[in-house]
Amino acid sequence: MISLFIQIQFDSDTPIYEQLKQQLIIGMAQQRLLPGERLPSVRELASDLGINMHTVNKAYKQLEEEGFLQIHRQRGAIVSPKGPGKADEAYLKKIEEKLRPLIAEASLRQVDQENLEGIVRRIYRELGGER
Amino acid sequence: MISLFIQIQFDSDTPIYEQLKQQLIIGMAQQRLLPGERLPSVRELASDLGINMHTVNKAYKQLEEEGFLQIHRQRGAIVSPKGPGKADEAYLKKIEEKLRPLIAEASLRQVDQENLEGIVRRIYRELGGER
Amino acid sequence: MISLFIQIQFDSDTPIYEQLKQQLIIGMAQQRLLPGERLPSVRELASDLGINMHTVNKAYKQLEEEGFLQIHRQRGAIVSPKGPGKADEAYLKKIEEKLRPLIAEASLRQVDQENLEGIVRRIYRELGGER
Amino acid sequence: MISLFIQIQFDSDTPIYEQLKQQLIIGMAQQRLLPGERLPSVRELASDLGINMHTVNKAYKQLEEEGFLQIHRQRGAIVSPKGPGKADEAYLKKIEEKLRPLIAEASLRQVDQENLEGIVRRIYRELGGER
DNA sequence: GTGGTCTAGACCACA
DNA sequence: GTGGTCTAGACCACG
Repeated sequence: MISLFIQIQFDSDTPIYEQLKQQLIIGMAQQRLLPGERLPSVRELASDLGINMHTVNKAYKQLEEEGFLQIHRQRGAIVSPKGPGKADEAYLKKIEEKLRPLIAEASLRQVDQENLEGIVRRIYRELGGER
Repeated sequence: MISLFIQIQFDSDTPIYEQLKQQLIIGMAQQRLLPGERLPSVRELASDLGINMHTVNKAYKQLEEEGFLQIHRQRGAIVSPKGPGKADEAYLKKIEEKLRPLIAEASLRQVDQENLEGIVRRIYRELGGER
Repeated sequence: MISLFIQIQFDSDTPIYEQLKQQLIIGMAQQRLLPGERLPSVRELASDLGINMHTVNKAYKQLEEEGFLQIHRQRGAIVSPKGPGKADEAYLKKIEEKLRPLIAEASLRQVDQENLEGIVRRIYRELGGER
Repeated sequence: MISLFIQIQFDSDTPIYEQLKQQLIIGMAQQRLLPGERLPSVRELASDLGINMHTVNKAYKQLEEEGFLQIHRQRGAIVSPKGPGKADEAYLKKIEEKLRPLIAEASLRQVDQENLEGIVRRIYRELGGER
């Protein structure tokens, strides 16, 4: 049951479809969702999570666009066997642009490089450790 | 001239007020903006950047709420002399929640922990090196 | 009035959003729609064409994704000043895959290469000639 | 073995029955399938390609309607000895309607008339050259 | 006033 | 039974 580990925060300012995308990606990184594995149908997952079909559909479509999923008209969605593309220059640039303001604020709040790397290490460990 | 180092991307999907907040915070981290320093008036900055006054106002207001600025009726906005609060548990939690999906995607794209820490280190260096 | 030259066939088996995409692209090729030009808002065009806002939105979003448009939250959609990317190998491959079955049928129906090239020339001329 | 040259892409967004139709037509254009030649039974082709019988049946039925095949209760399907009808005005109109959006996009992507005619020529040559 | 998001419900093509 | 498409109507963020 995939919906067991997905938690939507309805009061968040992160859109529901975005939360869903993030948690599916986290599930893949944790290998709770394996390449080739079938995901619930849009209607099924929507019903399990108490959200609308179209919201799930939007998340699935975007994940397909980004190479994480394959969507087949009849068989539904499966985790892409090949995974998303390997990081390229553009992706690394994008990730840096996301990190910069986050780190700027952290450093003003006296979180130094060692602290932050500790957090990063913990997340990497946690992602690898759920299998 | 503060507006010299602020660059708004009008075609970004990050709201302008959010870009402005981020760049002001980056400016503080780089110590281009020093504690106690006076910021341009809402009207002036808006005009320099070619954006709406309301947008600058919103950014200033939120930065004040978060402890980065102080706004006085007469003197305008100044960089908070004490800086924002030191990171507490809630803040560290929040930062971790932001990092998790980002790192999950990165790891699926074969960016390993060393790569990512390299990027983090580079950003810390860059923030410290502009003074 | 952009909607003057757009004609939706409601009984077609080509989806409405796809017809809309195609006609907007044709409009750009004919230079009826110029780089930087503002398109009608999704609600306005939807109302003009007698279709739903979301259908127009889907067409706009996909055209943005493909580099034909830029969408700004407040200013609406404009024709991308730089245009879509120049044809690359992948695009030429795709176009060939679309042409092959079409040409196979045509040749069985005794449309020879000269006939077909005549049609192609006519379309090129027509696209260039509406300015 | 007809199924030797038919390749179904299960992850395509072109329906399987449509892919099948197209490849059979291409086979006829290449004269791999000759007028009067008997096609595999629905059951046999479905099994060879690993697809549903209904899907093959749909493709055969539509090809019959369009004049490419004849279906006899006993003998099964044969390639129409007379071929499909010669192109008439309506058909030429239809082909033009299919080409226009394709060419419009190509021209925006800086594929000029010569480039495109080169592709058309190549496909004609390839269709004629497989006999 | 603009697009972004979400919900609801419907019909259809596909296999 | 699956996703694809379309409609309708609503609230919100943004500037």
